[in-house]
Amino acid sequence: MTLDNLKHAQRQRLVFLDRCFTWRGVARRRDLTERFGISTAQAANDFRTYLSLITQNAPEYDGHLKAYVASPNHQPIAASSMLDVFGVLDIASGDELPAALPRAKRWLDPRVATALYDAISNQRKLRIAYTSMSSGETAPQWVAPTRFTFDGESIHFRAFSYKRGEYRNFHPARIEPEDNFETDEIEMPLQFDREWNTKSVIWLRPSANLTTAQAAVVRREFGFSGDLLRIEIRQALEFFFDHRWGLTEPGARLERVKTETIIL
Amino acid sequence: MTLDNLKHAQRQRLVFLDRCFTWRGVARRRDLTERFGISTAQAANDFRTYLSLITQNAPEYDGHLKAYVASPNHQPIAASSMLDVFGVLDIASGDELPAALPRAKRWLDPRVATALYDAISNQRKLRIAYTSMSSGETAPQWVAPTRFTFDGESIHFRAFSYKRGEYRNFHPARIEPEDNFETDEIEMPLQFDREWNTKSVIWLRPSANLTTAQAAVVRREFGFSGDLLRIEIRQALEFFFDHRWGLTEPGARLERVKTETIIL
DNA sequence: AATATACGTATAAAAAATATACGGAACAAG
DNA sequence: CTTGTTCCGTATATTTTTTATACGTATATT
Repeated sequence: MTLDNLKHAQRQRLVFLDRCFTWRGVARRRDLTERFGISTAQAANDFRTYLSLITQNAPEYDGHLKAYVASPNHQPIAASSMLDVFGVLDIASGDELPAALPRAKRWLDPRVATALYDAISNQRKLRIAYTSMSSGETAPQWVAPTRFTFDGESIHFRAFSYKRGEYRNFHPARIEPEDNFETDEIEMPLQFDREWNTKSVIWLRPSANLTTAQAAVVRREFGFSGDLLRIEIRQALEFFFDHRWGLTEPGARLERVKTETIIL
Repeated sequence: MTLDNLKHAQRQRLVFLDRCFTWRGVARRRDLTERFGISTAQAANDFRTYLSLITQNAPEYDGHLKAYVASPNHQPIAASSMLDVFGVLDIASGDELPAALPRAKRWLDPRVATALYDAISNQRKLRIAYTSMSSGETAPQWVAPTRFTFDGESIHFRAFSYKRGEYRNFHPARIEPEDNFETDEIEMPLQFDREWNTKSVIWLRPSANLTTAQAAVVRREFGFSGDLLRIEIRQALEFFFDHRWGLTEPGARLERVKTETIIL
């Protein structure tokens, strides 16, 4: 049996258990009952199921600690983002000021999102009142949106611009939400989006101005042991990459070595 | 009845429904059956439960679209991060290159996390082999860790440093994970962490070099309508703030106006 | 010794979910 | 027009999951 064979609810509980073992080193029935509001009998059942998934280095119950303790050679069975990890490690009570920095809250107007989702789903073109950041002017234009994209903080969308005759990335926040969002059929097939269908392979290394010891720390922090870190993205998103990975900042830890492109 | 009264599994399904209505403008039974692997009868039951939570502007079934359509004045009943929103809007099939930029993958060694979690939970001091970024040297030192923190990308920890005689922020990635992590009792009560227990109230505005129209777009993008955007964080995390919010970058959209501090 | 807090197991009952069936609505194809 | 397909809701019997309760063991504390 694997995680995939489990029902969604139990799978989540077992993933949480796995994360407790991986990042805390211990887990108790109480962790499940408090987190998911389940009974202790069900929590016991979940531990039994979790242990049945583990073939090597299984956690063992320690009567002194009154907890299941992970093996020193524990291998996680589920991936974790840093947000997941922090969610397991943070010990806050709910009402105090958080130990996490708030993200810059980005606003996406549901009216804009809905109009774009509808146009994408039904493959129609859309008339938007769009504010250009360079000129500061808001003007109507027709676009054929093809896909939402996400740079890690903001949602953008990829669209064919009838004004420019090419594919562009657009910011939904620059669309006037009070507009009436006229739509129409796309009469002729859109041209091929070459940038979207091209993979950029980016090679990064610790910045050249770092010492050997500092570079080793950067490698450890970004989890790579060789000389280079390899990242694959769609070429259409490359514009956002340097900013999102902090490569243009003063004191950047990583720098780009080279970029290759591959047609998908 | 509210969301809080529901079991965890159903609550998640109803939150997902709410997000479909908010961001897509439509929802179908299929959205639930495909996302959560439940039966259509259960999905029908979830729609019924969701509609029972909505007192005004309820979605209505549109036989033409064969979908439930959100009211133009729909009000969400659950909050969404941009990641949640993108998860609802993205239409990718699983095997293709994602439409989202990958995050810089940060590595946290589970051995380090476990040692820190144990020290924090049991209020003990810990000996760590720590690499200083400025000197590049790795040296052992004793710290009393008090809390994990998260800047939005990396996990850090707050600790009293016996070497410096004050509280500092530390990076777990700079700890040598092969160390044996000696621990000991904290003999005397630690001094009060003033920075941790102080709130910084930061006021931001669109950068002064933007035009009025550009500033309006920035306001819309960050979701504030007045002159200033107010952010509250722990003073201990203020060091990370400018970087995380991109205030030091060339072309930054926001700038800091003033900062106030409040003892908690 | 008694108590508190952790564990597992067992059982009856309740809740949630599934499998199956039926009828209705809307649309497309023949 | 009829038929088929895809969506909906509802109903019912059944299955699965979960809870409530009870009991016993282990460990630490009072």
